[in-house]
Amino acid sequence: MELQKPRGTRDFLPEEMERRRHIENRLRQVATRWGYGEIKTPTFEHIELFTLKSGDGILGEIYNFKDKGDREIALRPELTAPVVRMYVEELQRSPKPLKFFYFDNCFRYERPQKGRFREFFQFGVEIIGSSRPESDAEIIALAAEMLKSAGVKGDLHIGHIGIVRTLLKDIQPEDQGKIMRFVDKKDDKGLEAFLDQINAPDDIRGKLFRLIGLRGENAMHEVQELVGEIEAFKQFKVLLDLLDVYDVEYQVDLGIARGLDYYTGMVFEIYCEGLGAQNQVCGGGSYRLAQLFGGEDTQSTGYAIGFDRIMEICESKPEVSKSIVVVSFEDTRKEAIIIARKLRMHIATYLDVMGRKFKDQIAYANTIGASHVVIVGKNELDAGKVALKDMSTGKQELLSVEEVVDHISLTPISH
RNA sequence: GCCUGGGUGGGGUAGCUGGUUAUCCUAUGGGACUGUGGAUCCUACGACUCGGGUUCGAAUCCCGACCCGGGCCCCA
Repeated sequence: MELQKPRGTRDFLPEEMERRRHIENRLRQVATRWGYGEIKTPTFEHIELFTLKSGDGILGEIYNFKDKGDREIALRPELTAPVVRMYVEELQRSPKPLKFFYFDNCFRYERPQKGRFREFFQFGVEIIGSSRPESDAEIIALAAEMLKSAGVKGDLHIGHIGIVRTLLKDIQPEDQGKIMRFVDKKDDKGLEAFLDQINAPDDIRGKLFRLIGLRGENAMHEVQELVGEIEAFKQFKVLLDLLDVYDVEYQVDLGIARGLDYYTGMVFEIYCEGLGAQNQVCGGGSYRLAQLFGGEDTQSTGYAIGFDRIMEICESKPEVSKSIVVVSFEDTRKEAIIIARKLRMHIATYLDVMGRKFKDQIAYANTIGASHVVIVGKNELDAGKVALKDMSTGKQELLSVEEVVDHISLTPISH
């Protein structure tokens, strides 16, 4: 094999593309019905956009290069930063909230694995201009709705960074960030060692460990005991109430931290079975990034769905669609083209381009699984008609082109 | 970056205790059948991932690279 695709990339054949489009359209439809508008940002951006957001640590996982004008360019590794950049650059004075969705490819230089590629696809949603519990709830409910529409069942875990941060308010901000990273990794030992190192008060330390271990039903009571009626707690409670109204199933999980500093409030992740180590299909939360990119401080909430991962586990298949093969003879090829043109206004229509004989054209119709064959022969044309043959029953009748269209659109597919 | 399993025509495989021309199935093109499909037969096409080593001789044994799968790290 002389040439092959770069590592971690994929070719999608028609059958696979049909499945992908089918799911993509469902997600699109949900987003549209919830009032979100589709946007598209460039495939590449200035590299600072991503280092500003995520730190220099991500450089090792980014596809970057210098262009001919000596600019440092990066293929986007995710889409939240570009969306916020777009907002700061041209939409700061637009009516709030802004509600966007996107579906695009992203690039990361990582070791490929199940559910992990170097070029992968994200379907994401952002609300810009609000991070009230109402928008947080809408975002989570929308995420749940999207996965449902794709036929994917997942476990939704919701946490709140604001609550954990309030507990740590007497600790240096940089140290807080480090603590959150240990929490995100669920690295209790590392966290303990770090708390020793910065001489964290015993009382904070004990509360922190209890807090990040909280899960499920009684978690909220214990949170209240640990931190009291603080603002973040009240907001979180409103959010959870609203989610009940949305009829969304969730689990409180204060151990979710999502590592990065710009997450400020609610954070959530959705996990699925059957994906091996890459079991997270969706992640998001409320954040503040606009200021970092030179805009006014703005609250936002959003998430991204790992499209390739849901494709891996979703069962849903597009319906088999009807198709026609127009079969002709040496002396009726031109008439066949004219008839095919008419049929193509209504249904997928194939025409022989291999110079095949009559019989082989029908055999071809059979191998591609066409539901019908339209026979254009001299006998039929003399009567001003064509013959429509149903490939599954083998039955054949003489019809005009218009009748063929009617006939096919009215008949369900037989198997 | 680390650990681990694996790479034989387009797909699926046999061979892999080294030894003629690498097996079989399937798919694809052409033909036998000149206006009716799935069958049959003929025919064509087509592979040992790459590089090095051991050997008289390597698909087979050894080493490295590349790629794929699984796990770790990471996961914005």
